[in-house]
Amino acid sequence: MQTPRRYHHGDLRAALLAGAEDTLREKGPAALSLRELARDLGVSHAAPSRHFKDKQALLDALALVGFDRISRTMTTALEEAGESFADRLAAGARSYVDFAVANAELLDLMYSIKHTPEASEELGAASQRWTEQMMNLIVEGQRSGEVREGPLERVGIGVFSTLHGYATLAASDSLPEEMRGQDLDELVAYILRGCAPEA
Amino acid sequence: MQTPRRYHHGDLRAALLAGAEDTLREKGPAALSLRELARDLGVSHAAPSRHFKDKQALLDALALVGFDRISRTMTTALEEAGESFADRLAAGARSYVDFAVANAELLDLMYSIKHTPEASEELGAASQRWTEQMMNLIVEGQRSGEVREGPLERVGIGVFSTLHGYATLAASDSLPEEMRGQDLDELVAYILRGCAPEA
DNA sequence: ACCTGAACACCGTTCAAGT
DNA sequence: ACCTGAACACCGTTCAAGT
Repeated sequence: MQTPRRYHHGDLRAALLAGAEDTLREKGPAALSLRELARDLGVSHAAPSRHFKDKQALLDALALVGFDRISRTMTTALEEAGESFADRLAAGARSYVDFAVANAELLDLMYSIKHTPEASEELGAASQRWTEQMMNLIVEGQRSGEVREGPLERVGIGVFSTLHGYATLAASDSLPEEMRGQDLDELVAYILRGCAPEA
Repeated sequence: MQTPRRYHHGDLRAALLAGAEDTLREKGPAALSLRELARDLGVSHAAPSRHFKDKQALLDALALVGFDRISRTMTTALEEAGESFADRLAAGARSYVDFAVANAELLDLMYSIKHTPEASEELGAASQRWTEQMMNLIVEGQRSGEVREGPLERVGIGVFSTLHGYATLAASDSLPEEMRGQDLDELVAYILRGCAPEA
């Protein structure tokens, strides 16, 4: 199913990440085996340890890939969006939900509890960058007067929670039947009401 | 650390569930081993298979425990809450977030993608019961005129997403620093605005 | 630097057999 | 019914040794 052997000219690390993501997507996290990965890539089972000290280290690196990917996706989505907060929010919501559905297992990994205890500096930083990107949207809205004033805890957390919750539920197929595969307009409208200036 | 042996007089099933939840909480899902569980309980490593055909079956049963627990918690929280929608929403939010933080690994399990493919009839039913319990809150609010009219997709999904998102983020320690350990008043206020009747 | 081969201490699952 | 013991085909991790 893959080029017989020797196909990685020194890019075993990248090949491992790509292979791990594939099996994660296709067979779930429980099926991910370092030895099988090595076999498929035509290297010895001990080779991966040169690039990832641990199975967990591979998973952490994969989560990092996820954060980078959603950040990038979001950035280009926002570049193509209009100027109003409503437009930008809608674009952001769309891209997050799309990412979540297309990368359900990765999203699960990104927010599984494991890597909280300072698993990797890089991972924490990437997660924070992504969160701040969402918060920026709110700050923009506040500057243009479309979002109520106040510290970010006041409304930013609400918006982020709503988007993350919806994305998560959609990804894990946990939305009630009546609400599946619906477009996001109603959700965005609900969020906008939550954000609306005071009077 | 536990009664040496023979302590399960026919309640191996319950003992396995309890043990599994403990190690899940204390050492994470990756550390859960059927053989170790059996060892700790003083039975042979093949004994668990009489009660759970599979490791996955044990995990499914554990997720079911989680849905039952949050449902029950929520029910008593709502019984003790006031009559207004604002009060009931606040009570519901509080109990969900508390559950999430106290049972982070269980929550992860409940909403991991695995059991979507009709893993177990019971599990699907429990998950649905819990979702409907949340939706009932909204319907109540609509009846009392505190929540805008319309089908549940309109606002119920928003409320559920917000609560689930916040609970999830809190459980996985992914809330931005400024927003951690804060009380829920601001979040509830944001949700209430999203729910408010039209004029 | 990057990888191999062998070794170690584990796994989950199955299945005959015991009580 | 409920459990045991042995067996099978896997794991992750480590470490000397090779190129």
